Parts: sequence; structure tokens; C-alpha cells
Amino acid sequence: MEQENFHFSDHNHENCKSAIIKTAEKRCEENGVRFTRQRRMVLEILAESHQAIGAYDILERFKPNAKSRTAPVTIYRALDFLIENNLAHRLSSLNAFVACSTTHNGLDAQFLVCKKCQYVAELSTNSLHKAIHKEAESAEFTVTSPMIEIRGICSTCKKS
Amino acid sequence: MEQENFHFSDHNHENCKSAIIKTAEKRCEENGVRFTRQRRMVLEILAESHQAIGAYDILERFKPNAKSRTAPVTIYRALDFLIENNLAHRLSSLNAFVACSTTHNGLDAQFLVCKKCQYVAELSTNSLHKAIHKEAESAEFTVTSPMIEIRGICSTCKKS
DNA sequence: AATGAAATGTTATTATGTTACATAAACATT
DNA sequence: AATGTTTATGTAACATAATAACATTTCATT
Ligand SMILES: [Zn+2]
Ligand SMILES: [Zn+2]
Ligand SMILES: [Zn+2]
Ligand SMILES: [Zn+2]
Repeated sequence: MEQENFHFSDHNHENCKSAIIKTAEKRCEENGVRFTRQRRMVLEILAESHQAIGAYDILERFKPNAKSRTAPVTIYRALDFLIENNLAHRLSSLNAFVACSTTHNGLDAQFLVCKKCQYVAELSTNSLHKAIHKEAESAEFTVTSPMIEIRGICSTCKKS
Repeated sequence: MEQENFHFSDHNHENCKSAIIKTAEKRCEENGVRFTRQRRMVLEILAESHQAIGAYDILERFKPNAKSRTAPVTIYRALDFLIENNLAHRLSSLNAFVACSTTHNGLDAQFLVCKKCQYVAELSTNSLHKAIHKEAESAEFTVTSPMIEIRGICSTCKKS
């Protein structure tokens, strides 16, 4: 799941998807929480692409495979679960969600969000992590959940 | 308008407010845009505190001094204007707004947001600015508008 | 005063997210 | 297996946040 550039151009997304699901199975096992059918379905929808997707769009894609009529709260509950277990992230600047695509190893996540094509690259760099915590510390501020969403234009979109 | 800690404990907020309004008058003059009654009223409401405030809360505080019935869109239009002219900022993680309280000098803004008391400290540091642009560059990503909202607990809340 | 551009008024609508309470499935204990 | 307990899901209504579309007014310039 190493990315080389913003569009993940060289990566096999089928592998990528199955890695995300496998990670989820493993982590839920470890954490003693249940990776239910609905939670899996929502994660699979997220993992379909590296673009952020809104809850109501997820709902639309969810409905065809649902066993009964599905309400928004079902999606939000699944998303809450995934986010709590670090299997997905919410992008506040878009009111949208992505599957987690990196191993954080205790570091905060950062996102590069292309305004044009909506692709999201997830980073988890030591340098940014450190810079953030250093600035916060000097203001005597205890960081719990930084939201670092770097909006701009990806290389592919810039060329075109 | 220099801040020493998160709660701006040592600052005279009356000065702070009038500085915000004066800056706005000056900037609008410079930019050849109109600092109308409504825009001023919304900025004054924002400048009342360093807490983020939602558009509908602004609306409630706006109504008593309004000349006629006021709809949400009025507030949003004023906010759009203020944000465009860098006189206010939107905090995506809260769906809320604050008056700008620093001079940016070409640097991006960053925010420390206390989850407990809702206070917002605005930073505009070179070190964070650089760290962000450096990481983006190495992903061949062109930054336009980073959203850096560092959520956590301020020193005052931590003590209590 | 006539003109055009910017700002505001008015109403309705869309988008996003939550509450409250009922039912069902999974798990643990006897 | 029967029981109680927790966790997950179903269902409906509601709450909050933001925008669209179009009419009217205000302001600066001619
Ligand atoms: Zn992929
Ligand atoms: Zn992640
Ligand atoms: Zn102040
Ligand atoms: Zn600012």
C-alpha cells in the first residue's frame, strides 16, 4: 500500500481493496469488536476508490445490496464504527469519508485533497506530526485529534 | 493582538474587537469593496469572542438589530464576503466561524480548537506552513487552501 | 434622471447529521 | 436449553447547515 504519487497510478487497486478488508478483519479480531455485514459493506463501498464519498452517496450504493430498507442512520452508525477503529476517516472539509489506506503507527493522519478530481491521498508523516505537536505544545495545548486536510491540485490535474 | 496563551488571558478584548473592525475598514477600502452595515454587524458578532460560532447562532444575535426579518442566506452571504477578504475563517470541523485575529503575511492559518470550552486560537506560523508545503511538494501536490484544525484541550481546561 | 452593477429580501429547497424508541441478534451464565 | 445482558439493527421523525432561484433595492456613474 505504498503510494508513489497522488493518483496512486502504479498501484493495483484490487490488491489495495482486499488489503483494506483484511486489515479490518484483523483489527476487529484484535480489538474484540464485530465486523458485521453492514460495516463490511460500508467499508467496501469506501474502498472502491480513493475519492471521498458522502454518507448519502454511500447510502445509495448500499441500498441495492441491503436486506431491507436502509436509513441514513445505518450508514452513520457503520461509519462511526469504522472511524472509531481507525478503518476510515472523515474529511470535514468535504463532509465525506474515505477508507484508511495507511498504517499510522501512532502518528496522526494528514490528507491531500484534490479540489478538481476529489482524490484523497492519506499521509502519516513524522515531520508534519512533529511540527503540529511542537506548535501546540508551545501554546500549552494538548492535541487529541488534528484535522489536517490540505486542499489543492494534484499533479495529474495540474498537467491537464 | 499578540497572544501568549490559548485563552488570551492577558489581552484586552475591547482593543481586540476594535482592532478587528479597523482592520476590516482598512482592508475593504484597499480592496475597493464595500463594508456594509450587515457585513459589519456579522463581523462584530464574530469578534465578540474567540469562540467559533455557527451561522444560525450568528443569525439569532443578528436579528435584534436587523432592520427587517433576516434569513440564513443573509448571514451566509456576509460570511462569504468576510472569508473572501480574509476577515473571517470557517472551521470545517465545527461548521462554525471566527473573526480573523492575526496578520497572515502570506502564510496559511492554523487553528487550535479546544473541544471543551470551544475557544479558538489562530496561528500563522512559518514552521507549520513550511512543513505542510514541503510534504505536499514531495507528492507533487499544489497547495491552495490547507485546512489545519488542531483539536484538543487548552491549558485552562486541562487544569480544571 | 437613466443606467448598470452590487447588495439585499423572500421563499423554498436540498444536504447533512441526530434522537428516540422498538426489535432482533449475539453472547454469557446458569 | 432457558435466562438475562449487551450489542447491533430497524424505523420514523427531527434537527441543523447550507444553497437555489428570483424579485427588489441601493449605490455609483453617466
Ligand atoms: Zn488503491
Ligand atoms: Zn488512516
Ligand atoms: Zn480578543
Ligand atoms: Zn486569519
